[in-house]
Amino acid sequence: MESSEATRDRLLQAAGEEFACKGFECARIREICIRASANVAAVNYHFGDKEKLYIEAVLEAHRCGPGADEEAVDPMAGPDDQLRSFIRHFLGRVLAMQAPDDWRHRLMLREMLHPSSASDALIRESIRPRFDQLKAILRRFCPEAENRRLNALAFSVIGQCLHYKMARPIAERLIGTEGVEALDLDFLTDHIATFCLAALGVTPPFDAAGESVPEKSQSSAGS
Amino acid sequence: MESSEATRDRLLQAAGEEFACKGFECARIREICIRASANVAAVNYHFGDKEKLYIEAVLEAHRCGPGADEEAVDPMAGPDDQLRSFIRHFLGRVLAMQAPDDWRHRLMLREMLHPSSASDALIRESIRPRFDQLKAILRRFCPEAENRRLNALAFSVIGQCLHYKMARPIAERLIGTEGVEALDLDFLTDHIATFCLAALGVTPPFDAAGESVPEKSQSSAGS
DNA sequence: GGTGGATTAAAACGCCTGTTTGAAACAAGC
DNA sequence: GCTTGTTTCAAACAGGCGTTTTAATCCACC
Repeated sequence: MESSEATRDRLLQAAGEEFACKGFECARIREICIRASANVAAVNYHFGDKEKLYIEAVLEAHRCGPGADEEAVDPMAGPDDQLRSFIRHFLGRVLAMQAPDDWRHRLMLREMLHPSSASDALIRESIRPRFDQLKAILRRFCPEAENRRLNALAFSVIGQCLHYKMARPIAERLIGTEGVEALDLDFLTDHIATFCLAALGVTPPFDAAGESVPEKSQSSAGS
Repeated sequence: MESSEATRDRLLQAAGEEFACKGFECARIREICIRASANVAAVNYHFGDKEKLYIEAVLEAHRCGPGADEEAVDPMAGPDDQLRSFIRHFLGRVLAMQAPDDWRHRLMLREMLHPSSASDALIRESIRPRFDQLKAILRRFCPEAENRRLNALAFSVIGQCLHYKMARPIAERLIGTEGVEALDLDFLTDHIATFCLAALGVTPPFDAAGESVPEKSQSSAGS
């Protein structure tokens, strides 16, 4: 009875990795079973068919996904610190998706781009809470803004972060591998946070040197 | 001899549409041939195999793609007008990708996300010129900025625009179909342009109402 | 040791895929 | 009218796919 659960778990793990990097259509059941050291009939026995296995893999992915970093944003902090913190955690997850062991987030991202029947729970329990959290943070900057504006602001934040995951292959060809690697978590967090906070009038905008210097020391600058 | 070119063209068109909306792996040769009213053997006769057909379709897509809107950005205009113009045209193309007849841009986007052997010419002749154009515009705002900052700024602009294409399915589930439709070309162009220009210190930032009002009329505004 | 349900294993089943075949249809030159 | 080269067509091919079948194996319980 233990061993049955064991192969079921191994199948779930292998399926998650395979689905995450190849998608539902291109993932092969035989490959999943080889990874899991299981027989092809095992997926039918434990899950029924390929689609039910996929759904279980997505649910498993989002089961371990959320939670910890929900409280990463200090509710007592100021709105600018909250936004910075949100961007850092979101971007950290996005950049970490490159890691081969992080199939859960890659699978979730895949579900976001091509929602299937498995994405209802995903949206309800994982994506929407974060989206509402971001909107709540932005609401503190624009308490009187219409909802449409708040949606657009949220998408501006998310879009900038996700772009570094989506466009990585093309970015490497555009600015080179070393150019992409120069855009690490610390730099990008600061860049995007400053970009957004400047757009919201909290932080001074980028100057001619591409820096955002605090107001106080901007009285008389030579050169 | 004319009819041969005719079925070749029909195959190219049908293949473009099919590859654009299903990808290389999931597109079916038989479906392409049905669309093109051609026999399955025709693709082998005219192109050799599926991959060569795909490459030809990508090249065909980018052949008609670029050109006209390169000059859409007035070189004599101010940098803020140039950026606004760039965003409007880029966003216009992104949003127009939903249209079923615009398989060329969808196919190019697919190549951007998963570069194949067909994407060299695409990057060289279509993507890099636009990327350099955007960086040149941004350079006018930050003439002394390091290259890394300029890359990040460019990605901030592009990322915001592309997000509305990538995340449309999930956006519809988050804010509803009417919520997405409220984010039309005019609103988004103005939103993203204002967002970026405010971050660059050109335009006043979003205020509490989520608006970016010109400085002059911001002296005494009640409620 | 035998029994019965749960789990695994090998092989086969249709089905669909991209590709190829060999013949038919067509147009042009002489 | 025949040949020549090009283009189309229906049919078949080999291979991979998800799934199913059937038998073997395991393991707790009596």
